[in-house]
Amino acid sequence: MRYEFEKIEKKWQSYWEEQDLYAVDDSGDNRYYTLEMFPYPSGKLHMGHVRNYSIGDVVSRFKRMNGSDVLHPMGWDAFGLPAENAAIKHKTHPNEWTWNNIESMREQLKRLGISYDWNREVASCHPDYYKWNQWLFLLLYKNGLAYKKRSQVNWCPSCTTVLANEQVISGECERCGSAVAKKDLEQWFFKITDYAQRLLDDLEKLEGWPDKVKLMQKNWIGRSEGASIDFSVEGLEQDIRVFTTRPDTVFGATFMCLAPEHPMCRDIVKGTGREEEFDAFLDGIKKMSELERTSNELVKEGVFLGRYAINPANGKRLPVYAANYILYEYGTGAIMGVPAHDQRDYEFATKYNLDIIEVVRPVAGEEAPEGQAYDGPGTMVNSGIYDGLDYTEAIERIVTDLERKGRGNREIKYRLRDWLISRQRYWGTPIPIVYCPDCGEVPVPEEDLPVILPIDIALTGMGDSPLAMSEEFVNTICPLCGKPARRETDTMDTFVCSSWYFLRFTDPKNTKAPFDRKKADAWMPVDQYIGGVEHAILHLMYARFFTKVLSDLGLCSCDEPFKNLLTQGMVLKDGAKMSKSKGNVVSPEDIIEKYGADTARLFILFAAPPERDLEWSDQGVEGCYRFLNRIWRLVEESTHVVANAGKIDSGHLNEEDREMLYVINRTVKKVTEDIKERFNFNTAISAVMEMVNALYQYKEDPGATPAVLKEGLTKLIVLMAPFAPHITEELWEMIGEAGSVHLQRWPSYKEEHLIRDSVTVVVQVNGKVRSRIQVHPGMKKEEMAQLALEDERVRAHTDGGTVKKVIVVPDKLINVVLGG
RNA sequence: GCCGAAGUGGUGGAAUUGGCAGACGCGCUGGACUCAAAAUCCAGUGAGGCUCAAACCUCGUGUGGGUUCAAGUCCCACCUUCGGCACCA
Repeated sequence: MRYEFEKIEKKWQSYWEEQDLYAVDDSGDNRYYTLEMFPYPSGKLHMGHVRNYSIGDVVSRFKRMNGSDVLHPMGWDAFGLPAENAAIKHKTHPNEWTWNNIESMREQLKRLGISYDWNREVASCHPDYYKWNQWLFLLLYKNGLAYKKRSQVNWCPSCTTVLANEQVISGECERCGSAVAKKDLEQWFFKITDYAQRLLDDLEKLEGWPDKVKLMQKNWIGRSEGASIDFSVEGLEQDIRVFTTRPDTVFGATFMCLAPEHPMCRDIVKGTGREEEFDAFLDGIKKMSELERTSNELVKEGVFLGRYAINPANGKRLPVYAANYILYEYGTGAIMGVPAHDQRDYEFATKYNLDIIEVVRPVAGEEAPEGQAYDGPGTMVNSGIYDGLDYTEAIERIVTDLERKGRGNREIKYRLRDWLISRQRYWGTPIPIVYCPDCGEVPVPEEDLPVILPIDIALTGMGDSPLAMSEEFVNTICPLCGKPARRETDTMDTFVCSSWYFLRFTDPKNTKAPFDRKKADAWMPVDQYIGGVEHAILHLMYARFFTKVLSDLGLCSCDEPFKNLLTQGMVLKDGAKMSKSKGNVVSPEDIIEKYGADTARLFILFAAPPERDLEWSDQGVEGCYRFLNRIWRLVEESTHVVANAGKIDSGHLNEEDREMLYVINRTVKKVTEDIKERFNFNTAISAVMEMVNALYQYKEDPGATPAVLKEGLTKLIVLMAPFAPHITEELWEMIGEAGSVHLQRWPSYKEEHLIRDSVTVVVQVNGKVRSRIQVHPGMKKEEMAQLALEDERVRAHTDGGTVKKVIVVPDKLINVVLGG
């Protein structure tokens, strides 16, 4: 009988669905929550999805077989820009396009045989879901964590529309090619910066996260300790406040710089006759991207604003500039220029002929190279009463003195910025705010939620936010006074949807609340979260922030959402990420069609460890298909032998039996450890391949015992079940076992079968392998050394030299070191 | 530019704690079966040297240095490729 994967996969998928095999309720006491990042429904599953879900499925099935009640849900991150683009391009509607995609992707997932509890499916574009997005927005709003402020967006003057960063291609609009400008808009923000310190501190709790992800998050938060210092400006009421991590260098300040966008620039330049020059400079700045602005290659440029500030430390007059290398978003958007001790300031000062005054003297030999600023430790000079102090001491004293004078204070700044959540887009969650001419900004009352996203909207990609054009949507009445009012027409960033979906999965059908606290507490935190490393910062940071807010407000107990995190690598073809434009896409559908889901899953797990990028290989897929066929034949050819096999009689085992049992037990151990401790599915599968090779040999051996063969085959099928769930069900039935293989207990191994009579020890002379000897395990070091020195091959290399020492690693290696 | 990774045969990768580099798979070569092919099975396969052959020897984990009895693994410098950079998700 041939391995007919089409029939087998269909058969067992129906069986699982009839039995509702992967449904889980909340009553178990051994709960385990596996979660893969829910996909954007782009239309078709790609290999990255297959990889993500295959990894999650192995973990889920493995945990289930080890006795856990596994929650393994799936849903759709269904709002976003591609739906609008598709709607414009194909004259369809985002709603229709998205739901069609969900429909077909769900079918594809089912054909992959992933063990989801489909009863818990959610889609973020459904009012049942986004209602709670709005509810949570209001919760944050009421708690002072959502606010509006002006912020810049990319603006295409020809399409008169806001552009996403992605739609800006080297400074031009992707649709019409016009130069993209910056435009100020009132935008909604979430106050993630309130949580900066906790997001930083709690990284330490996340023992199950990769260090690299924690490090990236830490750098993203970017905590720096320092001081704010106020500089007064001649002829102006208002002070310039700067932030510096090096207040010890305040005596070395020779100029000041503000970000050109800083509102004070205009006040300072006013009446100095330099307004035009400044305006021209600001225009130029607005055309630059942030990447260009922060580049070290950036030529430091600025304009003098015509006034002088006073250094509060020594009373010196400092010229005030607007400069391109100062970012309005970071710190206070203004700096004191200390060219001797900051490279960027040094370059600026050199260009504009400003003084360079050394105030921190390094120890001899540590000086900066010619033409560079010195930013290391040292002793204070040219700093009045602070001369001679170590710079750390100077930081303390200078800040204390500034505080006393009311000219500054200690401060901690973060690079992390508040989360801009409003989008001038259609396909997203409407922000539930109403603007009333009398009452102002009014939140939509809870009982009026959801604010439904209207479906009858035409998209053009031009002009204002599409919602602003719908009179029916915009015009409403004020919830407070009942007079005519207008709705907020911005929608929410889709990251809002993905910042709490893992909580919704614990209680997906709740109509009274986003989720029930008891249910959330039962399942959270997610035990194993799996997704692409490209989400290492934004999504994971936002999800952590949301969970902390919800925890603080008493909606759930956990304040970190993901206990363990696995970041998977990308799927490449010919060394590049699969993409339509490169024409190197391999469709999962085609592979399933040709070889079956089990082969597709097996290959993607076998080809590379999950954290690494994976190179797609059609021939590698063939290899995995061959391997499944090999297992199929092995079991099929053995059914008659196994049918009458009794129990293993441990008193009557021959050498072949003992060797076979050793391989079986070694494999069980290896596969268990590779899945549980390292997620190294590739080596787990290799180990099973070796076992299959051994079983083939054993089967042909005249000394083979049916009971041992049966032991090998049942272990083989059960070990393969998480990787290839369909074929293993069929084989399980074929060898006469009852019930689903996925309900079997994960096998254990017996130590007694792992004990060997002798082990091979490598003997090196001066670090080069010269011989091998057989020893009993656990032999004493001295005895091993003696054996090695007596070895003929070793003596051929030691003759004529004197043995300096012998290094012995028990049961493994001996290194004879010759002197001379 | 900044932050974070990765680099091992013809190829995907293995080597888990500093201890035999190349497990397992693919490809390739030779053979068996076959009228023939496919499928399957068996054997070989890092490079070079020596040899009828075996044995044996040398080199070898991006590059250059270093630490160590011993380095793919640790340290320093560099090169290349990839991911993220806040409105793609």
